[in-house]
Amino acid sequence: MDGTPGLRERKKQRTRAAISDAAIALFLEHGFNQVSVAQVAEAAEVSKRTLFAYFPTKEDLVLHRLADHEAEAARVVRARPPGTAPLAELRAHFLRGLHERDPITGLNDHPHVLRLTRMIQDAPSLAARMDRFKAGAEQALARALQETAGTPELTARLAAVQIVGVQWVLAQDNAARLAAGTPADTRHPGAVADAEQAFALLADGLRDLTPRR
Amino acid sequence: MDGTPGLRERKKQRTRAAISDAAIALFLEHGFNQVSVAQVAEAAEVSKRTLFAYFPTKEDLVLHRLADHEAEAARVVRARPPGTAPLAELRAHFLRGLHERDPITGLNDHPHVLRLTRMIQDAPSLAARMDRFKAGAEQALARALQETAGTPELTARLAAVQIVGVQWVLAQDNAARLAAGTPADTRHPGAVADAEQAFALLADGLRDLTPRR
DNA sequence: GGCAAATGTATACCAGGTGCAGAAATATCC
DNA sequence: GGATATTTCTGCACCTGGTATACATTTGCC
Repeated sequence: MDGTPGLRERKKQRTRAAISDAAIALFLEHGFNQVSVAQVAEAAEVSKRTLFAYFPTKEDLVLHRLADHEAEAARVVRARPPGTAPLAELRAHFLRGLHERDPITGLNDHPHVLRLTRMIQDAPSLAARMDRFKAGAEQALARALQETAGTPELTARLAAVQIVGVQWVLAQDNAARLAAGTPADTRHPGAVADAEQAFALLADGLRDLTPRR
Repeated sequence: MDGTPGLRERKKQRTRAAISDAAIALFLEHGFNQVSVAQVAEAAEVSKRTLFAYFPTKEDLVLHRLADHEAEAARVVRARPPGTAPLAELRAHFLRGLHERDPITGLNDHPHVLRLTRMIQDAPSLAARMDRFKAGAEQALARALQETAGTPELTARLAAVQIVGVQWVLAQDNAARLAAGTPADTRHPGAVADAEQAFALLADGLRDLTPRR
């Protein structure tokens, strides 16, 4: 009801940010597995117990921002203008993400993002959590397709797993190329072309997957 | 060089089986999270240290058999007769799996399998490991497509993620129905119909995903 | 200022997993 | 068959992520 969030709430946000910042700084410097949560708590000047009150697991210290985007594809589908096709809308959204260098497309080459991406790939527990995040995105998208496009449940789930999987592969491919040194601006045209090919593949099918034509 | 595996090797296999059997029995009885690895080690009459020499993690006590099937789709693609389409071969293999009630298709209603499936779904760490297993299957299939069908790398990865994802959804759906009490024999025709629809969707594409036709 | 609720802390604890040094079993060589 | 080298197993101490409990502190509010 009031515009001011209140002192208590502001302090919580600051503590949360302090913990997360301290964690990411330490992880980037020494590696995710080399830093214990106790060290993070100490650096953030907070008890271990309090740290776990803000973040349920060590992995969440890094990935809590990502988790906010879990339902992004579902949101795009729900927010589309009536009459438009979900797949076309998702395609447009992904291309927009590429243009804006949205980290989720893998096309952001800020050093910070680059190092974070590498860290996630190198730590198995972080990669595993990313997989769970992906599974959540699939489920959310499936429900959105079901509820807004009247797609039958099985079809919706099949479509969702294909769409999310394809976006994932595109993002991973972009991230790998940037990690290898290609600047985002250089990669952008190729990323767009790949995305368009991928979405065309989604729409038109794998056919019989025979390369010679 | 010799056909006999040697006493040492035989004993290792027996120990390994004893540990895994004890673990699964205890887990099925009391739940995965309710049983500690120390208890498993004690039941198998082995030290905790030895247990971890055979299985790298607690989850592997349950899932090591599944992990053997990680490269199954890739194997099918590699073993296909020359000239045949990978997707058609995978479709045939999946339908064969349904007919044979292969647990990997979700269509096996042996009580043991049913309880194991439920246990995996209920324990987050087991579900997470299944996701990693799925990711491994995608990677293996992508390489098989690349190497045997000459598919370009990106296309191969896109196709692989779609194919494995679709098989996963089909299996999960079957497993859920069996868990709800439907006998496998009753479910079989529906499972076949769903699989055929799903593979048709893969081959023909999602189009624009509009339900009205 | 004072009180109730929320938040933070210290401590002890549990479980998964590893390193290490030595005991026991197995294979190998004579 | 016996001595020896190698592998495997074991017990132990230890680290880390995560939780329970019980108590202290801070904040919101009147």
